[in-house]
Amino acid sequence: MTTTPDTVDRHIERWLPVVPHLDADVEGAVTRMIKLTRHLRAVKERVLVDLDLPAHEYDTLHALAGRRGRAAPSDLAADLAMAPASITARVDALLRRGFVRRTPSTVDRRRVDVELTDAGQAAWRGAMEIQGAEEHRLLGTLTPTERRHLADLLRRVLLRAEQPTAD
Amino acid sequence: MTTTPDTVDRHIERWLPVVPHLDADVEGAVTRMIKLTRHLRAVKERVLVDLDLPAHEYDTLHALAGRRGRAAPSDLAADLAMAPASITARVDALLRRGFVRRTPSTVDRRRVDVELTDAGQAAWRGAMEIQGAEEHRLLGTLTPTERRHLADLLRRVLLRAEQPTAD
DNA sequence: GCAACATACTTCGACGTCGAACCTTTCGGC
DNA sequence: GCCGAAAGGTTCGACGTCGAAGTATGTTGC
Repeated sequence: MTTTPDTVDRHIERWLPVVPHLDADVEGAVTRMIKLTRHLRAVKERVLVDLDLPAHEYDTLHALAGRRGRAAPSDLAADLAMAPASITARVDALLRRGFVRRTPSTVDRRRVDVELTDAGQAAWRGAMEIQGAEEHRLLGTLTPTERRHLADLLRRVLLRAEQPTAD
Repeated sequence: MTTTPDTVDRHIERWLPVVPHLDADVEGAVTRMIKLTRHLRAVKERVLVDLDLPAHEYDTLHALAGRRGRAAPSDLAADLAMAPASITARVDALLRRGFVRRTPSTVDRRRVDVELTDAGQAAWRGAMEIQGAEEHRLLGTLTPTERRHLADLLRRVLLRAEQPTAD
């Protein structure tokens, strides 16, 4: 069974003469993950264009929806893995579009509550429907068992990344 | 064999009530790839700090080295998957550090040749040595057979992404 | 030959992100 | 209660990226 080579196979082939001690499987797995995430992001961006919803706005709505429509900026920063300072502008933009409400918390007056409006909820859900299609198209080449296997292998790798890192 | 759950398992668990029709393996595989690439990038950045070499400068040197130390800006843009306009500033920075030479091509005067200097070569190679360590640490949890298996599964998925996309 | 188009790169303006500094509110020790 | 430290957000300035426009050179059709 000769598997057809992909661009990463060519990539590795091109690099071998320059870096002889190169593990094709390690380099291959990592490079493919990078390319796949980039591809998925690009497709998402292209799809969302039609809905006039920049990817980063969608992501923010998504994070908010994941908190049942109500969260503090710092929660969003954590969920989106970005600096808290960046959240302000994102919420500002969503505010201008009426997708979100910003209300100072009454119990802790340092806090701010960001809340999904009905319009925001609708915009998110509409984009959601379309959004996952490409992921399923790509992973659809694998059988359900293989998908499970892939997810399991990745879990073990990610676990090592998330380990308290006895370093 | 109860596998220990990772943060993505919790992520999916948290999302299931909001989006009931959610494939745990598809979502799990994709989310783990995203998290892993982000992790690797973050680690790389932290490592390169000691060498006083921003990640994007390292990437540029790396791409250049992959072309045997000599390439046109448009080649670099293609290899790095970024806009050609962005290359100018990157080369400018490398120029200031003496890692690179920029010489107008004599055969086609629109063209410009970017060439790795000895200092650039050395800086790249030094960073190279350290750079791949984290990738091997993470993938090292898997057996060689499993690594091969992972790389193969990802190849098949990537092939679908790279397909001329009969769309 | 020359006009029209294509190519290679750069400049420009806008945008998203970040770390550091800042302000306000809350918490802890005493 | 009070004072210093910590926590939640925002503002600010710097930076990297991008698309569009600009400049210069090459190429093609006639």
